[in-house]
Amino acid sequence: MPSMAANNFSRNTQYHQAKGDFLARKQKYEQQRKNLPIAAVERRLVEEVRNNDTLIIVGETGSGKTTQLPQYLFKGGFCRDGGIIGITQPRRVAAITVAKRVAEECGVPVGQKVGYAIRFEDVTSGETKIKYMTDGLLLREALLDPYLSKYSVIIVDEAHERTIHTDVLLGLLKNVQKARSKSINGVVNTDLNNSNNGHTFEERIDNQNTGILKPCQAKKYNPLKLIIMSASLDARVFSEYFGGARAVHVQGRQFPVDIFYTHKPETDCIDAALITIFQIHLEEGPGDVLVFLTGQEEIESVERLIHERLRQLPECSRKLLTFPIFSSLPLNCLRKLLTFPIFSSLPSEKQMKVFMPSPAGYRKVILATNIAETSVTIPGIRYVVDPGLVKARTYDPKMGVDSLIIVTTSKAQALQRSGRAGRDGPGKCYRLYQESFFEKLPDSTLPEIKRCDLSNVVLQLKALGIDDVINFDFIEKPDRTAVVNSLWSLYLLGAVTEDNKLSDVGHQMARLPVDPVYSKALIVASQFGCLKEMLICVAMLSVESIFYAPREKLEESRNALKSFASPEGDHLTLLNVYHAADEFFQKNRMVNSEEKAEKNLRKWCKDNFINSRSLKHARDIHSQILRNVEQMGLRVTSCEDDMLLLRRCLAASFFLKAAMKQPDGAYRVTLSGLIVQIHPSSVLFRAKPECIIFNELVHTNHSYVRNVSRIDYLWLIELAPQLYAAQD
DNA sequence: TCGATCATG
Repeated sequence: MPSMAANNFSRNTQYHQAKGDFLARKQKYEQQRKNLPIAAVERRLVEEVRNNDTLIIVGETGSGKTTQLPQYLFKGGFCRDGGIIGITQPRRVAAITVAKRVAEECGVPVGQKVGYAIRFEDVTSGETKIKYMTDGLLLREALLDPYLSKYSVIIVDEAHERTIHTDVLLGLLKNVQKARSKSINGVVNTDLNNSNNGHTFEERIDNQNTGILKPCQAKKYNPLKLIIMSASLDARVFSEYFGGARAVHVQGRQFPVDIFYTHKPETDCIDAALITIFQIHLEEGPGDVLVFLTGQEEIESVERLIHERLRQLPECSRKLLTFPIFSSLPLNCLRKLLTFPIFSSLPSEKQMKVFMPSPAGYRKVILATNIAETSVTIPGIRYVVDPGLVKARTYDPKMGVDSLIIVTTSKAQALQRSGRAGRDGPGKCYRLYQESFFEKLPDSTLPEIKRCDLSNVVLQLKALGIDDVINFDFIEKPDRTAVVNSLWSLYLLGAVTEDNKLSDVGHQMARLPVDPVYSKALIVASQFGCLKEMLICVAMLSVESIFYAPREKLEESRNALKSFASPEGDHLTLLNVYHAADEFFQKNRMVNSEEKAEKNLRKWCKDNFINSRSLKHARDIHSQILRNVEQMGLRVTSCEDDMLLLRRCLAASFFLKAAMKQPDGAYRVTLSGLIVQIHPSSVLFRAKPECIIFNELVHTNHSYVRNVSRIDYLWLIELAPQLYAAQD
């Protein structure tokens, strides 16, 4: 604390300076806001929203639509009846950063007039009128408030990305809007119930009536204004889906980007990328380079090759430059190149390095996955190298297999990538394929809803009162088999009844923010008396890989794992890790501050080859679902040391994914007949027990099962008789 | 003997 004597004067000056800063900042914001392309059409936009219940806004990058439109609508009186303006984003960081920016522009602290809400974090209050949130969170809100009654306007931003949440949300909002306008006009909806005697399961799901929300008579709602914002040039899909809704176009502000193609097809993408990187480095003007690669392994090998080739350059440029070393190099060194990898599983302090400005005379080369396409915006990029490939996830609903395969990008993706070169000035994009090849690319990427397991979506929709999921008015219909299979597994889990309605258990499951198999496991565990342990298992199974094994320290990481490993399998191993981490944290917490204890926990993770980001996430999920099950009135009891009981409970929960050992040591999945191997990262990789349950089936070089535990086949007959019968 | 793109509640 400064002494009182010196204080009077300095406090005054600080006060004046702070006030001056505030005014200057406010003026600066006003100037910036006025200069945005969208500012020129403010009045027209507000009029359009007033005159149309649904509006499509196509806004190019840099138009300012995300930050400005909600402010225009607030000013235009759309919150006057007490309603609020909700804006959804596909990603959490976007929701947070945009909310902070808008709050600053309004000169208010976040959480008052302007706020945001994401999982684990609600920074809103009774005063909040402009609320940014993730699309997944709004879907969750709909479960508690099916008419989304507190919103007068909902803006779905980045709709062109077509995340699974956005697609479900669009269908839902269409229903909500219809129901709310009917509640005003007083039209009564006759909701017919069908009988389904003598029909097969498949026929029954076909014969259901379309379930839309019943207009509520007791309470009148204001009509819901719906705004769909997209960056794709083609607004037709959205407009048609919303019954020919009006679409308006808002100009963006981007610098021009020159596109270059190769003359002939490239056979070796890595080599072509390397040649291009050096060509840019040696022949082009200043500016950083962004290279799109498919995965961690490719990034690491390109990084290695760049440094190798740097060493082969003539004397004056022959320096291997990684960040902290550059200061020792002579400043007149002509060829200065720094490489920075970025991908999602990279520890965040290493990710942050890409944002440091390149030191004078140096050129940054950023080697990125598609994380740099939308999630992360790096300033200073003038050159983009795009080999035109991406690692994409696909899902086989028949077999329940996830695969990650390298495929070509879509035209929209290529455009998005090249746009990354034109944010700070005119740029250049080098596509490592021929122009004729570009013409043949698909216009846009396959929406996520066509590429993943739908049991969660189906469960959510049913919980929202939409029973006929097959005929639900999706903007793009998911594959029929994917829906049917999800319904089938929900039926086997007891979430859906024989007549295809949500059961009581199903309603309970829908309240829990985890995958249906996991929410069922929590309910089963409460009956077995091991919910305390299952909460931990589910939290640990819900996050990315907990173990971190860098190639150069394989032996060490293997030894670290040994201290947690259980001979019964990965589930008990994960439980051991969680307990060990929690014990370490609680002991630390007694003598240290929360912050210090968190920091020590991160150190503990590093020493034990555990991914601290994943563990943190698991601990967050754990506390959230613990709260949830307590609210639901489930008894949280522990089975203490009775691991047999816990394993029986695992069998009773995960019976849909079981496999039997074959004479050759491979495994045969009981339901699909698929032949798989236990993943080498599993503690059971060598032990090879007769019968296992597992949580994940992924196909890379082989079909592998991950998160595996040893069980007794007889348990399946006993605990899942609907699927398993005694063999003679 | 494996390497996982990106997200979300």
